[in-house]
Amino acid sequence: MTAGEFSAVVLATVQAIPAGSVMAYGMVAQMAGFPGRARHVGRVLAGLPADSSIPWHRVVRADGHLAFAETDRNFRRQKRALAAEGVRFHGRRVPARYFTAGVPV
DNA sequence: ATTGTGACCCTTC
DNA sequence: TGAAGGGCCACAA
Repeated sequence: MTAGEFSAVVLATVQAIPAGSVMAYGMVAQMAGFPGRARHVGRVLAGLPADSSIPWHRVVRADGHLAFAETDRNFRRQKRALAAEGVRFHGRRVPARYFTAGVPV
């Protein structure tokens, strides 16, 4: 398993997340076939170009919090993208009902 | 080889 | 809810 193959599977999984719902980093990892590697998913997304078409904003932490500090540019970006899809925040996190198990690849 | 650092997560308290 | 402690593992210094 090379790094390239890993990110390919991860990105494919993220791309499969339906609009209006979210998935946790760990869920993506498990779905991609790498249980316990949540951090690696984050690393892959961190490497995405700013203009990427990958819906990275649909990936949040397991507790519903966004992975960025509120002062971070990306925080606003992600929150706005989610709001545009109808995902309402409850305080600083997205409610559990928005999480999806996704579909196997 | 060792150490510090993350777009993380789970169990306990 | 939130903090603490332990796991996880690629990467850079």
